[in-house]
Amino acid sequence: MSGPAGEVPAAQPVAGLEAAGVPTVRPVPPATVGRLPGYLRALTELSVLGVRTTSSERLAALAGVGSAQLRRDLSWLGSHGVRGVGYDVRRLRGRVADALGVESDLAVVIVGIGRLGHALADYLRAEGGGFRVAALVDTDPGVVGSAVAGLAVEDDKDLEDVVRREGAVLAVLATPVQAAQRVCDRLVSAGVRGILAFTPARLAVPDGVTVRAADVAAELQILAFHTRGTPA
Amino acid sequence: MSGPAGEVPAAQPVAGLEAAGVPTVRPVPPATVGRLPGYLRALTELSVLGVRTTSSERLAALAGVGSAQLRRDLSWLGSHGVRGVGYDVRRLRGRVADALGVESDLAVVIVGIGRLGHALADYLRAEGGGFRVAALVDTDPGVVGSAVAGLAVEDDKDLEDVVRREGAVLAVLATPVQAAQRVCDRLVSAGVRGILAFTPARLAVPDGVTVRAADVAAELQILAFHTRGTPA
DNA sequence: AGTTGTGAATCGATTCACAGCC
DNA sequence: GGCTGTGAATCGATTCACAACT
Repeated sequence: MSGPAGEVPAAQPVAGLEAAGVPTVRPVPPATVGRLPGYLRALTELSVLGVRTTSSERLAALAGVGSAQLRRDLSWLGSHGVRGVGYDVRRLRGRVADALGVESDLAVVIVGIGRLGHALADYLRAEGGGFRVAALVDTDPGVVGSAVAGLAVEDDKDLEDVVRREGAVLAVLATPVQAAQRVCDRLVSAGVRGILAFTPARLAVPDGVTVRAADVAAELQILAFHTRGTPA
Repeated sequence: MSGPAGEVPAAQPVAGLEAAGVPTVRPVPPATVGRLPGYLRALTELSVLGVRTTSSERLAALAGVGSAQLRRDLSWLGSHGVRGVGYDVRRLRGRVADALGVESDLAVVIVGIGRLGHALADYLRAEGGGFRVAALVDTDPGVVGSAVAGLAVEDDKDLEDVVRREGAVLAVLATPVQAAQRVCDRLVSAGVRGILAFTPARLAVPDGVTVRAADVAAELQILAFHTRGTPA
């Protein structure tokens, strides 16, 4: 048994003006969105390898899903494979990146530059994945001003300015739990629309803002569930 | 819009000897398992607050789900609420922890003590969550032997011995990508049954072993999807 | 009166299997 | 001959709404 993690909270219902003859894009189902990053990675690998064309069978194997599911998922993007041939790797990669909204590197602000924030900054600078680490923010006067991952850490009191300056819509929250909700509120008020929180607490956000919790303890608990039953 | 992350790969089908009069436990659905950690946290909060009894309504609000869903989820655990009254917080907390398999603190080994591994070690030591950080392992001679989170970092070459010594069935993998699959294989051969991987690559594991990927780039990509459409 | 546990209904996601196209 | 895109079938998960119980 195995399997990657990832789930998406809610669908984005699209105004139903289909009747008016406007060809509305059908909303991509949450479960599909959760798999798109896997497809993107697989396609990037193939692309690097110099592969020009791939079948749904091969791509699905790389991404760890069934080929029928892959084809169904791609059909939501209005994809253009060629029957009898397969998909053009480069074109499809572009299509998936576009659907996710990571064509042009999006600005991400990381708040809380402890060991975890530092590690995440390094990782995102190196791996990329379609993002630009635009700024790092912390409260600690001993950290503010120091260089981390090639950026000068900025002062928490300027958080809103930093977010606006960089036009960041995404943020990574790596502060202690106590500060999380306050920082979250300020991020949202400054225009952030998506927050990846490494905090165990549930964060309250207004509609239109998405929070994803990266909760290590919860992940381990789920793993613990699966290791039950076969005690060795 | 908001929502925590978390999904569970596959169900554990139970041998169907119901006909023989044996009261088999019905398998808990994956979606339910994914929500149990949230319930556990909410129940722990209530318990700390000194609350003895709670309704499904209140508990569901704390966990961020609907009350009907909460009741349905708990019904898989054969839970014993009292009609007209609610659930006994302490008892229910025990029941959920038990279902997850985290009643007695499980041993966890962390491999790769870079900044990320160090941060995770600190976090798991502090937050607990039903686990005992049993050992830290790294290859770097400059790190091996140093004290991190109150433990001496051990040498990677002793990985298998360490896992067996501690009887660890869970591991956290925080090594560079290149080493991930090799370390994974060794963990599995030493008896580890669940791996939380902070590596973007898909890991191949035999049946009976569960991998959950904590992929920061993928999470951000999913967030990016939700921020599309409303360019603010 | 208040709340649970659960059938029945609904909704969404996955899989099958094949017509349609290259 | 091979492979995609998708209707139809299946499977699972969520929600409704109420009977059963304290």
